[in-house]
Amino acid sequence: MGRHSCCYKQKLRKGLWSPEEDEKLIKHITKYGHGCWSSVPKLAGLQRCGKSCRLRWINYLRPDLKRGTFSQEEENLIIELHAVLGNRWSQIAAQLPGRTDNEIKNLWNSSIKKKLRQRGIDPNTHKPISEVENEGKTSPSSKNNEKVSEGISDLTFVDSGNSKKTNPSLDQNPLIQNNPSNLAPTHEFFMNRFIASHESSTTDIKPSDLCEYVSFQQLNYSSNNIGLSMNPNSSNFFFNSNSKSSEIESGFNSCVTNTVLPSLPSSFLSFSTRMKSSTSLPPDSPIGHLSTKFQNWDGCSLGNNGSTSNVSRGNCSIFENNAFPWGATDCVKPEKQANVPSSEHEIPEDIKWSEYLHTPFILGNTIQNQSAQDLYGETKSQTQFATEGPLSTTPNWHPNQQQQNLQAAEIYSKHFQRLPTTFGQFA
DNA sequence: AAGATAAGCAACCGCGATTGC
DNA sequence: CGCAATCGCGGTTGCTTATCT
Repeated sequence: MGRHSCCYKQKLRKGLWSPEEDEKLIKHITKYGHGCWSSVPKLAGLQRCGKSCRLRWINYLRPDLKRGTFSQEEENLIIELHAVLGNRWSQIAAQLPGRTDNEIKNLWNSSIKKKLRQRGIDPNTHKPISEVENEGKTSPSSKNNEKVSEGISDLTFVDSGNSKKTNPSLDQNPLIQNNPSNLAPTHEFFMNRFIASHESSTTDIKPSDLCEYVSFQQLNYSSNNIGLSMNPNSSNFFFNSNSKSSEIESGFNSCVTNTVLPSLPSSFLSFSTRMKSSTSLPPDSPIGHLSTKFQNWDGCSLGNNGSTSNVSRGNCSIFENNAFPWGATDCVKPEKQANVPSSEHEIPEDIKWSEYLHTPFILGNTIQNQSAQDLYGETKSQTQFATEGPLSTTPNWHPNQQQQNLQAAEIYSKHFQRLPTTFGQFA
């Protein structure tokens, strides 16, 4: 099966790119754009397949690439995003400006994995290795410990390192489908509900319900991590639910009484917070006053005039990249969404709800009340997300907006400076 | 100094999803 | 609606460089 390689078929060049080839490709794309990739090599005069050109451009030649070694902050971010997203490298890369999925994937496989293991954390499950091993011993479906440690265990599926080919989709996660008994009823309840919400567009579960759930957990997660003086016993911080479903409420109540909540990686929590903070809630609402302080979080690009009014789904990379397909606006009451075009309320289908839910639920059995930072044992660096910094400080999804803008400017400047050398006689 | 091994990285491959005819 | 072309993603390979013995 599978298509024959276009390179074989057309006797095209393979392997490393020469500077001349790079030059041709850069020259062509800067002049005409890539358009249809399959036509690029022909038009650019390259003996390569379109796929190869695309890859070369995306991973190496694009002017907005940062390159260079990853900072500790970036590594931390990758770890946290991986805990939420698994091996969705492109989605992780979308949160790291100037980094490619390939680069991140390489870093993960060559460096981060190792570091996590050294710290006693299984990089696949983000659980302590000892627990993973125990599960391997006790779980009848785990064939051997090695398999568990590689995260391929039927029960510990989060990321196998080759999920696309060998693992069921997250929606078919056997932990969810086949082992509901392993989950607390509340977990099961929410998982089933959210899976249903994915499978049926007519469900009464909406993105805002997830926001509520996330927020709720946030309160129980680690109050000293949040830095908002949030009272874990107060329900004021998270969205006033206006719950569409009484089941949801009872579910939450169940969570409260059980106080056995799955932990969420802080990145997930920060998503939630940032979603909330980037909405247009009034300043007097529990969330609204935050929004005035979080308008410039770094996932959002400012307008040319530096105005914060553009901070909306349309300008947030995280939303552009569908990390949260429902966007910020879905997390607020309908009347608060008036200033957002209706089209922006639509939920793209490309991201599945359950994909965002599997991690908390899986982690829930093991990392309760322990923050990702605690677990990973890294110092609380500047990448601590909005949830963790004092309100008065600049939100720091990435270190800060100014720095990022500066960085982007430097990158572009650097690449523009490089162009003459790269292009040689090109003018 | 030389060979072995590890690490880092660029690129390829195959597959699923999407698009256009 | 079916098919083929194309795109984009994630896993893997293989080359180069660095480090170790």
